[in-house]
Amino acid sequence: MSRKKSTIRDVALLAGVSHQTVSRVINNYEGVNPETRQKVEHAIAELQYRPNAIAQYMAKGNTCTFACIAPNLTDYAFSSLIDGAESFARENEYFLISASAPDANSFATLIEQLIESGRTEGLLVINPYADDRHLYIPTDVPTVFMGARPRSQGYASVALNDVKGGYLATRHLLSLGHRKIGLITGPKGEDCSHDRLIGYQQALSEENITFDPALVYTGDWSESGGQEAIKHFNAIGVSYTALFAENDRMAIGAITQLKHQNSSVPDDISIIGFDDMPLTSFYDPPLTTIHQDIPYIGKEAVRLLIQAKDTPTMKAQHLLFDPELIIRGSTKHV
Amino acid sequence: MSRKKSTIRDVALLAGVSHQTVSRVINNYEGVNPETRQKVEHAIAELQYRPNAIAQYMAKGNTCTFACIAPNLTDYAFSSLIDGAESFARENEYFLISASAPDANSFATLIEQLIESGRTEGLLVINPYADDRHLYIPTDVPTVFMGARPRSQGYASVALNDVKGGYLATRHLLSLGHRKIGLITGPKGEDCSHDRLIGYQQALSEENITFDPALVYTGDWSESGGQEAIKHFNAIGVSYTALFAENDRMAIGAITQLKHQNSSVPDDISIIGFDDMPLTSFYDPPLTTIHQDIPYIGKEAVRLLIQAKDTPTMKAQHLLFDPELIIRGSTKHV
DNA sequence: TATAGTCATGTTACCGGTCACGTGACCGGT
DNA sequence: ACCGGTCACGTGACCGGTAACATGACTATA
Repeated sequence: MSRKKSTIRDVALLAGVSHQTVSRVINNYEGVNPETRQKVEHAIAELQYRPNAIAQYMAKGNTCTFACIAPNLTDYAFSSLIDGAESFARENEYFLISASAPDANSFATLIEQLIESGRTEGLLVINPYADDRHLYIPTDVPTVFMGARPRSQGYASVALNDVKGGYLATRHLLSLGHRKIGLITGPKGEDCSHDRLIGYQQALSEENITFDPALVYTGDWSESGGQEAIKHFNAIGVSYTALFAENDRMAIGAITQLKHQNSSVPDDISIIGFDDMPLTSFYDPPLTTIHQDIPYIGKEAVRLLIQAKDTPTMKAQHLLFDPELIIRGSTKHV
Repeated sequence: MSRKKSTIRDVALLAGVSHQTVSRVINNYEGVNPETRQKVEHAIAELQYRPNAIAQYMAKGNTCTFACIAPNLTDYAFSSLIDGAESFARENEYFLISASAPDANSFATLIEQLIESGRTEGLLVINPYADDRHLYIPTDVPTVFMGARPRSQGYASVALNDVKGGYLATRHLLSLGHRKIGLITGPKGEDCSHDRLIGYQQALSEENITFDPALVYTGDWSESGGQEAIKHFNAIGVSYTALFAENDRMAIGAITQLKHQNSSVPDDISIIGFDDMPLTSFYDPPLTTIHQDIPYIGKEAVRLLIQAKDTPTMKAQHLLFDPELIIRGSTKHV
């Protein structure tokens, strides 16, 4: 049953040439007599020979494998990033091992197993600053950060232009005549969380509206975070006509909570989210949000990674991608 | 900068022993003099030596890598499956390369690159019967099918008990007094699509309700499929008080369409979905649905795969997992 | 005291490829 | 007839580990 895998030397024997000639044939080197090539190809077909990738890596010193480490694999944004990265990596003859590391400890273990062991050639790190995991990355490994603002460190990075996203969202609400705009942010310390806030502030100041910290609630990206935000605003008694939630899940949570207390979205309160998650366009009301082409960002990350690997001397690049406003039904003129 | 990776022989030289002794130390073999072990460990620390995984594979003939092929990586069910599989694989010293193959052709290419090249030890295939991709799987490779009903072929499989899921969903609607229950299925030919229909029929026949084909619409898992279903039912003029959509996305689509035509869910029509996707619990109304522990299914798949690899003589196992009814707000007594 | 058995370690081949170099046949130029 | 160059191919080492076997010292037994 299990046809024992034949090797390059089996083929050589059958074709009556040396193993080196077989190697030349499978690598399409020049300088092989067409007749000889034929013989070898026949032998390959007969034995159903396939070059062993592991042995090739061994000899060439290139594993043709990258690793992508994310906090988890299920989050929509993460899996989209990975999907884009994986396809593009494969187009370029690389495989992608994706692994999840919820905390810095497991991240360190992964680095050990994936990098120090020579198993992979480079690293894609999603949310490197979520904790201090970035400190565990060896300096001599080609690495690209995903979803992180460029820092002083020499790693290349790709990210959405979150400042612009926050600006776009807030600008949209302002253009609808809203002046008191609440903000529900992600956790403190995360880049995108902070940058979207900056964009929010920029848009406000353009309209000469002073930034009111009481209108800002720090959420945790979850639906219940959005619900808590509304309760918090109620409790401290601030008023607002519109709300910018830094992601869709919190936006949905907020809308849910507002409905509970018989406020109507968008008639009483306008809400805009961020991410353009699946299903949100079918929400009631359909969620106005900021869209990002996540798979494309994943693809570009791999492009940078290949670059970093092939020309290590090159200066680390930082790519920012422009988000897009998607107007649906959850925002309305005041 | 780039400390050139030291090898087992560098360590041997520094410790003043043979490379074989170093090998014994790093593999924790018995019969090494404690003093010698110390010396070697010192040398390892000094040189920051890490065994090269590729070379180990080469020598041992085990790549410690599995591959998981899914139609795509972003679908919530797929990424959850992969997440569960990846964690458990890693607990067992395996890495998981996950790749997407939208069609049978790209699947064949992947098999070539992942399996025939000796890069991976086994295969996890999500939705193997979505097209004829399963035909491209070499017979001598340890393989586990995910989300597929056991067929005659010798591959192990894990899947949700979809018959039971369909039964549970329909039974719930029946218990609320509904008698005319529409069904929105997935594409014909997919196992889970078919099995949920069977469960639906079983529940109906238990109540002596004759199955009415006019109440069945074949969707495509998408939200718009759910919308189309409602339009179709309108067009042919069938009446129903409840609807079972074979996944949440179609359920959401159906609810959206019903709202458009001023029908209320659940007051006029009850709707139940399937999958328990994120956000559906925050829908208006919160979606009643069938829950499955997808990461656990992924985990069990890897367990079977390791088994299949280690004891190839063993008969292929088929695991079915029980779904769970989650009652929320989209279903109501008639 | 010769002999067998254990322990700790070294030697060599091997996994399946690639690379650098060597070699012989054949060619044309002088 | 001699020399140098090219072409097509073979030889042997090597990548960094592991496995099988060999070796030498030391201990227990007859």
